[in-house]
Amino acid sequence: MAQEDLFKKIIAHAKEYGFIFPSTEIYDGLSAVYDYGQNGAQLKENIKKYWWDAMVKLNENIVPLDAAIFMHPKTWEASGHLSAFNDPMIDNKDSQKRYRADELVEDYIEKQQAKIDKEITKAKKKFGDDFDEEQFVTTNKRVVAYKEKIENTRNKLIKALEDDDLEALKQLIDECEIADPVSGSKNWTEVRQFNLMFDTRLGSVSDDSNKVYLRPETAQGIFVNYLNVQKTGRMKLPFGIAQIGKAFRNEIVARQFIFRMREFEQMEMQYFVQPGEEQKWFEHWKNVRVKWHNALGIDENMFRLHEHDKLAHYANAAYDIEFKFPFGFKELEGIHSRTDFDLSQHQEYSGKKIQYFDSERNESYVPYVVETSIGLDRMFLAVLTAAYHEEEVPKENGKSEQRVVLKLPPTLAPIQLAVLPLVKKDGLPKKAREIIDELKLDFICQYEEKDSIGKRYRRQDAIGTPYCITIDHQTLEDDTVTIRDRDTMEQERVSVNELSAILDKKVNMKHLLKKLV
RNA sequence: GCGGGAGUAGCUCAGUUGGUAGAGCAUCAGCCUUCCAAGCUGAGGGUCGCGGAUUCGAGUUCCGUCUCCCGCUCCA
Repeated sequence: MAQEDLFKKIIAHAKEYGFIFPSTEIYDGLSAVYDYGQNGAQLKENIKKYWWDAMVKLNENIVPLDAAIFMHPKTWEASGHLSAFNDPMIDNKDSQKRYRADELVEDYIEKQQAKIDKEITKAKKKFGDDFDEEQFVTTNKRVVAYKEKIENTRNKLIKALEDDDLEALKQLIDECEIADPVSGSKNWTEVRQFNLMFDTRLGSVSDDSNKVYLRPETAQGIFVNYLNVQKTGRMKLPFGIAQIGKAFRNEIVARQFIFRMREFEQMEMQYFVQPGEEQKWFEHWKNVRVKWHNALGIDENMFRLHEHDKLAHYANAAYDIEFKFPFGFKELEGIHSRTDFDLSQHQEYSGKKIQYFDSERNESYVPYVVETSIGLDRMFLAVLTAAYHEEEVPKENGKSEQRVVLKLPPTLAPIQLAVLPLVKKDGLPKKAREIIDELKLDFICQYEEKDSIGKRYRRQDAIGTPYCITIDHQTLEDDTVTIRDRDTMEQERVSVNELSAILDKKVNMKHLLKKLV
């Protein structure tokens, strides 16, 4: 199947079976915003639980946090999000460097000023004591031309910035023939505003002074709480803080279904370590995270590690775990060595000492941070992509037909167990109800009696239910039922008494977590 | 943001030179059969993405707009 078709089919399947709906569909939808439906919400919840338990349950030194989405605006000054994204930016197509457009113009103005100074110095030498600077700068043709140019440029710059006129800025750069300071190239892109943070106002008064942002990443919530958690939890390095939550980025182009959304959910763990040990822990977490993915049983060829050559301002090493989505290998999770950048920045901007007293070393320092950050929605898409199968099922008459089956990891499936009376008479529904009432305490169950048994199996296949329990006439005689396996479609007859124990082995998250320790 | 394609029932799609909207599957009720989607009877469900224009009359023609998909661009 062509990858493009596969992607379309997955999207259609996700909608048809209640995994993902376009947001506000009755009003025509909202670009790049999606809702998780009855099955999607549960699948997402199960992925979260797997991550949460793997972090918080399995690691005594990793503790949870749930920080608010609104944060003091200073946070974003400190993190670098405000300065980097509120300014008009321009890229040089040849050098691939990005600059602040207004700074390029400022640099140009400074250069013109330098030329004037040079003329003055020259004239001073020439005329000695007779030199009248005031007269010189108003009469010398070259200097007057420079001055005019500076004034002209400065006025245009101020006006462009005031009007938020990005085109005028670009025009100004062209007019002044500004070249890339590195490559000398004048091959520029358009000037663009990289304002990726959503803002809103706190309180009912509309006034710029109470402007707040929706967090563009959850990580800062962890950093600003580092001291609180470390002190109240009496945490010793190394330790980690784990958090799952929504983040918001006003992407210029949000596309590819739930891969890039403007509202998305992150699962992040920031691991605080002694300076100098970050490389060791970076390697450690890289391995641990790969293991987490592999434990799900998804084909290992669907994953690959990608090392960043270009590093973000805060990092000194970075790996992506990429997944083979229908549209190619793309980032699923990032493992970054963030150094002490974030905590140091918050220390500086808040004026509060954010340090750790190391009694072994007998010194105070700002801890280093190793981050693992995974997109929950991306993981959801990855799980769905890996699970989607179209299979030919042979029929008795020698022909075959197609079935669509989601081979989800049993632990993550939105419905873990379907309980189906073979027919809806002869007391089978009653017996089935008795059984499901017991099982639903431990498993996510669904009861179905409508339509033929084969049809019900297919429906359960389509939403990825790993096991179907069928109650037939024999059940009434000897208290046994059949368990049908989603992937092999084979059935096994077992006693009702053993059901809970058998299923527990198959779907309890405990057994998945065991693979990680 | 630019270019291309699409939008009619929950899904897949018909709908003729413009004349009051259809099928199959799905859903619901009832009957029948019962271990891998296919029996019978009946019912519900659509302001044809939205808005405007032309027309006696628009799913159909024209303009605008929104949304989705693909490619380019972007992605600290």
